[in-house]
Amino acid sequence: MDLRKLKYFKVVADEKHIGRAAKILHISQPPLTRQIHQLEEELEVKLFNRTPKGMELTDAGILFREEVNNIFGLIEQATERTQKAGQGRLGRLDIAIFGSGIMGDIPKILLAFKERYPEVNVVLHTMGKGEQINALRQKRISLGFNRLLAPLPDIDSELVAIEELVLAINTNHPMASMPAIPFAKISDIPLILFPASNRPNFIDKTIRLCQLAGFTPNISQEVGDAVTSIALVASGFGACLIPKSASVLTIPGVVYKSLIEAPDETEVDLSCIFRKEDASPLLRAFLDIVIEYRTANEKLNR
Amino acid sequence: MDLRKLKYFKVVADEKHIGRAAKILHISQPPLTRQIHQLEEELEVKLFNRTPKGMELTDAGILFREEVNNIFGLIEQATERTQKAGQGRLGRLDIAIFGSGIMGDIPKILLAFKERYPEVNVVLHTMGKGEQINALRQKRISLGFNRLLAPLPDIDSELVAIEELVLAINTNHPMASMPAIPFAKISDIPLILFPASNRPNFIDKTIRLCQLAGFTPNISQEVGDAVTSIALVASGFGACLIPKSASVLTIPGVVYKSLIEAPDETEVDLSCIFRKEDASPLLRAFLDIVIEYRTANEKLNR
DNA sequence: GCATCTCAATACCTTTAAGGTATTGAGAGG
DNA sequence: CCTCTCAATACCTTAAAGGTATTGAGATGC
Repeated sequence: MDLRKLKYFKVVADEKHIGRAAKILHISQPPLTRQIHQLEEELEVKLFNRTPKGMELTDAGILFREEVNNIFGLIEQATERTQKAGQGRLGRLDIAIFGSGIMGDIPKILLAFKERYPEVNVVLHTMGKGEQINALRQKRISLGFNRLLAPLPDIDSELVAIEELVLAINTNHPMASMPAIPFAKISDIPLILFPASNRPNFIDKTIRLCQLAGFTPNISQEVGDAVTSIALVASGFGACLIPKSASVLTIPGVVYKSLIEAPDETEVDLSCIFRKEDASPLLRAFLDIVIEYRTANEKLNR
Repeated sequence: MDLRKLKYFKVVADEKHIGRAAKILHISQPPLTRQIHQLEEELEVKLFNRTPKGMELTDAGILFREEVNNIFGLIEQATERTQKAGQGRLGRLDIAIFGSGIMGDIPKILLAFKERYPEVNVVLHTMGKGEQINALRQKRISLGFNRLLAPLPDIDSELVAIEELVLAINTNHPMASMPAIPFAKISDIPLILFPASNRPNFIDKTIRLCQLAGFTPNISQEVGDAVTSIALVASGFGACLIPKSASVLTIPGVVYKSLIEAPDETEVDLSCIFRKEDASPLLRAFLDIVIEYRTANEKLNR
């Protein structure tokens, strides 16, 4: 079977005339005659009745014409869908996020991506840092959002945003009435830190910042995630440092305060990681959105 | 586009190796390399990643492979149907069934149809709900059997049967000795539900029934199909609800129990779907058989 | 770190089959 | 019976698929 023959058959069926069909197809009449004969031989079916006025479809030919139209429709659809997939406009993208990352920048990026590539099915998985790297290597995900990354030979990363840190503090604490809190004052307050795993982590970062400011933090509790941490602040365990985006979480008993007179780098990065050699257009399209988002944000902040 | 290229693509995709594929196709390696390149050029899409170990499909390539299989399926169907038509006995009906549907009513209907139209070649395909609708629209099938359908503008449906639900339970479970089980008792047992996709599905239905009965089900596991589900019951994961027809599956370790004191609608429909505008006499003949079957059954139950 | 091995890719020639020109054959109509 | 209008046949040309030999690139082993 050969698509050329099917195309020729279609035109002859429409024109009911080999000569005219040949003209439409920009070939001469004899080869077209031959192709039609070959098609009939191959199918072992007479598709046309030859009359002195031209060609007329048989019953089988009428059926075959419909089927041929279906075939061409499917081929067209296949090429279009494949081209879309090749440009990253169709398919499935598995992305890992971490617990508190679901607030702030990540949903904005996901929305921007979904708007531009509505036919891409984005599947979200919640994973810690180590798990993300495993999942990337096993190709279970194509991209992971994370913070405080250490470089790896097979994993690339792209910065998404840099967020300043704010202090979550109990409303009954004396400092809760201050408009902003000098960083050094933190030395007086018991701190709740998170997460307890996946080094280098936000705990290491906090400890380093305190040392830069000239004191050792008073660590009250280590917990697994930002939400637990804030819940403990509400019940009076102490205060905690969190990225500003997480401060959309409002709980009775907790207020968020900006920090002043803070060391440089009193901020935390949000990045995304992906396999260095992953050339999937879907991933690259996503990274383009991430970069756009970051540059738009940088301009805004200047 | 050229079917030769598609055929070659399929073999290379299967073998992940141009040399081996060339051998299978009884041609030498260089022309095959060229054909694959031409295909990629024509589609303007990279279909393979070249690795030192061979060829690996890209995401777009994976999609294209499926589409190509659909195309060949349609071509096969077209030639067969045309040949039959040429011999004056038009007759191939492509029908989709779902995993567990192969038990119960469907084979009875198929038998009834084959008895009345012995010359018609019925070809069965196993597909999920979404896939069936795709295949109907692409005219790769003429009819699909399914459950729990949502209405669609271009697809009509016809009810086949309504089946009561029974509980599959491990023989070691205390309730296994009861003659029948009150529905509310299900709240105590971990449930295995299926299928995990194709909403609205049987899982949604089960959850709704439990809510009607005044409790939230204790979901132990979601699986893809009824057979897996029953296998898990056998190994002690919990119990599951299945349509009565599937209870012909007997496995050591599983017994089936009727439910008493159950909410209304503790039953599930079996329907068939088809293109609204499909006037093919073959399809209409099949639907006639379906309707006859249903009315005969209804009388029987009265 | 060099040799080797295993792939796909390239270069160049051969063969197959599609396409073209000229002509014939067959049925219908005047 | 001539002619007109088609498709069919005969025979040549050309485009493109297939083949052989070789190269190039990335891994693997000593």
